Amino acid sequence: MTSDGRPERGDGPGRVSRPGRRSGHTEPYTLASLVEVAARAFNERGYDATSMEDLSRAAGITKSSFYHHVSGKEALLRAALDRALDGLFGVLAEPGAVSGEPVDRLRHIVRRQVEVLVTELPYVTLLLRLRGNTETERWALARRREFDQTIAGLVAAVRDDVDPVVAARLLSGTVNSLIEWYRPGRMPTADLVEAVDRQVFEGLLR
Amino acid sequence: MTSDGRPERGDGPGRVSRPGRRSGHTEPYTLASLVEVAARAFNERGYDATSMEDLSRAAGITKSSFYHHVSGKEALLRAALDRALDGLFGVLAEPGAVSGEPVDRLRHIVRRQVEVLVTELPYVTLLLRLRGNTETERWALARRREFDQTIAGLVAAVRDDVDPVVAARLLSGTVNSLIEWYRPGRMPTADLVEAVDRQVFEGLLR
DNA sequence: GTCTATACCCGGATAGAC
DNA sequence: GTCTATCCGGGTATAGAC
Repeated sequence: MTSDGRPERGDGPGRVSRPGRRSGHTEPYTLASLVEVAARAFNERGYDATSMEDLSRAAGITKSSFYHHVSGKEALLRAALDRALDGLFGVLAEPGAVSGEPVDRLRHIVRRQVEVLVTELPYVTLLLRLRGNTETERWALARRREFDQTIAGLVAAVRDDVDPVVAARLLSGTVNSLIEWYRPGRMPTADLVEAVDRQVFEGLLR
Repeated sequence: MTSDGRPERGDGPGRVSRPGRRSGHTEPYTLASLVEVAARAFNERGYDATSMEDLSRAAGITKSSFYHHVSGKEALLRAALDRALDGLFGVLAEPGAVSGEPVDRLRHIVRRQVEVLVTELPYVTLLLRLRGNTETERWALARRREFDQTIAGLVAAVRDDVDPVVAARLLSGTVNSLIEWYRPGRMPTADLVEAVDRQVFEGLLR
């Protein structure tokens, strides 16, 4: 996953000029890098509470310069949500998610979903906090519901003695809740995957 | 819980004059009723995206009149958060939560917490979505962390083979996630309590 | 207690020089 | 590509008449 190679900087304020490679042309700001800055800021203070001034300062340029690279605030949101949804739907398309026993497919998705939440944390966090105020947000929420319905279908195939819709929502709630506290580097992703797997499938009692 | 008797209206826009009771004095808007209106609106569109104009219109009066009853937007938020926290901490003070085997205490808290989430849904929802932008928000988040730590302590007493902090967070995530989809009246609270209990303690696999 | 009118500020976005 | 300056709408909050 993480198909396209992206900068992977922390978040430094200064501009980013390419190493050496030819002279005369600097390539300071890619859209992707600005989206990354924006996504982090949106998550920290909330989308509405984050001003374009905040974003431009975080990127190290003025508001006007920032607008030279980005068409507007909502475009940044859309790009971030796109990335999150691509990651999630990518999981559903994986071999382990499309064939096999329902239990195994569900397990595969849950484990891989955790990994995507970790690698795409800022983008998925944004997705999971949407309220649906604008057309862009509603579009993203609709796609997210699609994803959730796939999960619900699998849960229904695994257990028929509980309300599959409710069970699926609690399952998603458990997995998705990690965006509220997990921060990269605090614990190995593998350990996190294991913890979620056990909690979801075995519960708290042995 | 739900100690104080509150109006319990749906949300009607018109003013609320008291039944008969004396003549000459109407008591249109209590703080509590306005907080309820505000909490619902905050949850629908987000705190920052909700204007005082929105709130006053939802209450059926103009913005200026609204200010006659409320000191400001943040005061509304604070009142709502207060109510949510009172509900949650009330659970921790119940007999079933303070004595007995750790497992039983934990189970009691989880089940009662679900009930509080349902009865105080708009207020708790607000609490669980805070970003910590203002002093009020940071105060509420601090109290919420207190609550979570109590849970973590109990989880640690129940299982020592998993990271109790992680397990407690996943547990809270599962329980709290219901604010994202549960709406009063859709299913009996008792069924919801049962579903959460089973998912949390037994997991998806029988 | 409710209204109209308004002060004041801040946010998104644009103009146009360099 | 970056800047300073500015427009303009909308937000919180207040003044003051009724």
